[in-house]
Amino acid sequence: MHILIAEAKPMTPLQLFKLLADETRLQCVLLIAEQGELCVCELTCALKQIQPKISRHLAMLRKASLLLDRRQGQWVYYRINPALPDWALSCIQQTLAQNSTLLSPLQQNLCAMGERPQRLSACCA
Amino acid sequence: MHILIAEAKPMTPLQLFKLLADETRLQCVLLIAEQGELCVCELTCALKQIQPKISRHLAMLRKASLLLDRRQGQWVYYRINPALPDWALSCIQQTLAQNSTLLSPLQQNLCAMGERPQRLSACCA
DNA sequence: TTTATATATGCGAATATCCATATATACTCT
DNA sequence: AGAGTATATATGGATATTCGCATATATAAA
Repeated sequence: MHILIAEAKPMTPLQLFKLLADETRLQCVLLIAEQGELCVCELTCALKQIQPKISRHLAMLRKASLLLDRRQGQWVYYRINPALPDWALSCIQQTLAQNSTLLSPLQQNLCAMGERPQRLSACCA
Repeated sequence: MHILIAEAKPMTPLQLFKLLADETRLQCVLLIAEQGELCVCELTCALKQIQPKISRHLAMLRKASLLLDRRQGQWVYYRINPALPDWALSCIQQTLAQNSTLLSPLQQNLCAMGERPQRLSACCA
């Protein structure tokens, strides 16, 4: 889905920081950066937030080309766009590397990798 | 001024990104990071913004311990707090290093270093 | 002490952002 | 086709942020 027609203009620092300046979006970005790829319902479960809220924030991150998405069956998986400028990837990676404690409570609500059940809602409390 | 009584809690990623998510504050931070130290009226001049606006944003950055201030005569100089966590300094430095073109129009409105006149308003258009 | 320059802040208005709900779309399986 | 699950978006209201203006304070020079 979401076919890339032409290369978008590179992200500006102001754009990046505005995207990361919301707790829900920041948690999504850091958790995705750490896990490599996550679908909407996994994030919904991990962050304990309602699905439209997660989806709306992911849409913002996708439209800004910070995230890429990939549909697999009924699930849509999001990942960090590896084509982001170096400084932007660096900001995300450095923040992630030195703030791991912020993610641990979220990781506990994730299914173990490679153990995703058919119905992901079974993961969530 | 602004005596530090006790060590403040380290900045969270969300706090940093919220601070950098405003164009005026971002320009102030990047320009200060590049120049080392700047006073309010230099920033007012460089950014072509009214003084209360600059002062208010600098106060936010100072209260969050992102900037330190130092009064010298009638001027108050702001600098990056070197005690910021590594990931935060890294975000600022990486962004600065790879987005120098954003600063060039602002630098042109700065007095050359070491050439500050008595009346700084003489710098400004 | 008066005047000028530099900086900080109180306040209301304008603007931007975020949220919950409802609803639409897409896919899977039977 | 119909039911169940997953994802996306539209809408209107609540909240937060930012702004300009006026003004207060501080330092310096006359």
